[in-house]
Amino acid sequence: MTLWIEVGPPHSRLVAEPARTLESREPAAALEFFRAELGKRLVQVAARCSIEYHGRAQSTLPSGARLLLFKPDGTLLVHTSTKLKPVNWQPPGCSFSADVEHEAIVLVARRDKPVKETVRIALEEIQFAVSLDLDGEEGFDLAGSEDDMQAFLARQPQLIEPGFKFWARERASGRGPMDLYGEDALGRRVVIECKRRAAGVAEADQLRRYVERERGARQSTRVRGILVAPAISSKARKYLADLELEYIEVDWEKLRKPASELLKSGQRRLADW
Amino acid sequence: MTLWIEVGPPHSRLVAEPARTLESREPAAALEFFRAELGKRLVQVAARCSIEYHGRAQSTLPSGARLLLFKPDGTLLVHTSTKLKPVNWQPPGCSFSADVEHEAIVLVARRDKPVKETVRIALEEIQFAVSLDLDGEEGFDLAGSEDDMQAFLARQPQLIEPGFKFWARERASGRGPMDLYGEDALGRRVVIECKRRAAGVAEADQLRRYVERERGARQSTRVRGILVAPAISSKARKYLADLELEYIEVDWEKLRKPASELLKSGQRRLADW
DNA sequence: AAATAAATATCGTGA
DNA sequence: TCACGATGTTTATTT
Repeated sequence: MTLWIEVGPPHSRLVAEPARTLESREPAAALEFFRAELGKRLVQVAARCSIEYHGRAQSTLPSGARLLLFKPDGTLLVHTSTKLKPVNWQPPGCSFSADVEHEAIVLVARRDKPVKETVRIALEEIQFAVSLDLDGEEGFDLAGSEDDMQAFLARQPQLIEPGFKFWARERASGRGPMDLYGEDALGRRVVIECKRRAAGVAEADQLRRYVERERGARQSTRVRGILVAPAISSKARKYLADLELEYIEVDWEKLRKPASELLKSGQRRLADW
Repeated sequence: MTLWIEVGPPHSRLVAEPARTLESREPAAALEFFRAELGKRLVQVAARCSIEYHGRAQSTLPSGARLLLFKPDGTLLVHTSTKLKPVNWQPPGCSFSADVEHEAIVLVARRDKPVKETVRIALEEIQFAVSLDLDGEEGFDLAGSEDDMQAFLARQPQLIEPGFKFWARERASGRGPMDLYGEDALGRRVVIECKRRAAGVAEADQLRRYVERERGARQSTRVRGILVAPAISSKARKYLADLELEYIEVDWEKLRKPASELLKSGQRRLADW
């Protein structure tokens, strides 16, 4: 257990008053609070409530204590005590409303596009409601994505095989993009599909599609297809073999760090290569 | 705007005191609060902080005001002012810790399986911290999923074509999972893949896999394949045609309601059919 | 534990 | 706007 070392005024670390807290026990005050804050700032509500959803599917959630988040961009999240995914939600773009129906405050999130959807939250008991301002995702940086893996492979063609030359990355052929495209030592065209995670049959099929497209476009069966991934399921491996497609193991988990070094040393993002 | 109608004691609707709020401005108190509450109850923290993630990928988020949620099941969510998905997160199963590093409180979420992952949150200013108990997802009911669509089609084989007979619905077949399996009026085997949303090439390929598997198992090319969906992309339609596979349009959006009626009238869940 | 596919998937990109 | 593919996908199911 690390010991606490006090430095500087504690006020700089703990500010007790959030932007605005619902203090009154009057339902009318709560209603006014929601109408003033929803859609303008982040609103958190801990409440006993029941929820109905109608839209792409439909759902009901019986009464219970949930945490509601209304973001200023029109996002709604309803969280229970477990799981990462919210039990109910709406993506950005909703309009929020607060009204009284059958003697209870009802919060509604609505949107029309791309499909009409409604989440209706009937509050029974508000434990807690507060609104505050959050910052956005400016400056967020993620490394290690498939994009980075592609860029790394493009710099290290010998990881594919000796004499391999890359022609293009994310080649936008009229029939769809393929991850990497090049030529082997014997001058044969090679389509490469790269995956940052273990590949299954669906990923093998994705490669198959690209290879077939390319063979059709080139009027040639002399197009190789290689699936590059850190691992592959046994069924997918067999599937590839039957189709005369290839698999090369590249342990991206281990290569990510060196790739990161390249990124740091280089001027540009690795993914921009 | 609906008018407010006051009924019953307001106390039943608004309880000002949540389970436990961090009131003290002392950093030591905050540390103690986190250590007492993390992993035991839902902990919400609104704070200015910077975040680092290392695991399947790696990311950094510069200092800013974010909302942190620590669930008792070991789930972490970090939300900004926009978007549905958290900017950082950890799925259930993490262990949480609170420590002091370089004169700042640092909250860490760690897990080892399936891969080693760490989210490190360096707090700079706590706007707000509270812990409370939430209920789980008990009683949550969702209707309109693909499972329901399958069940509905199985009851309405004429939606596929006259004389169609279903043999089996999904899973548990030794030859691999396919959504629906049956026989047409001419006695030919038919594999059906059904999608609740618009289908693309990947979905067409999924059907193709199942049909090929079935043809292989039956040593027969006389196996039809039908993709059932509310819509299909033009490329996917062409792709299916080239493979001599079929597409049938079923507007699940419109059929969901009648299907729901069936569900209500029946004893069992539609999906159990 | 591994594999497979659905999801109210969400999200970004490119045509 | 639509289509396509990645996601630190998550989640459930089945082997």
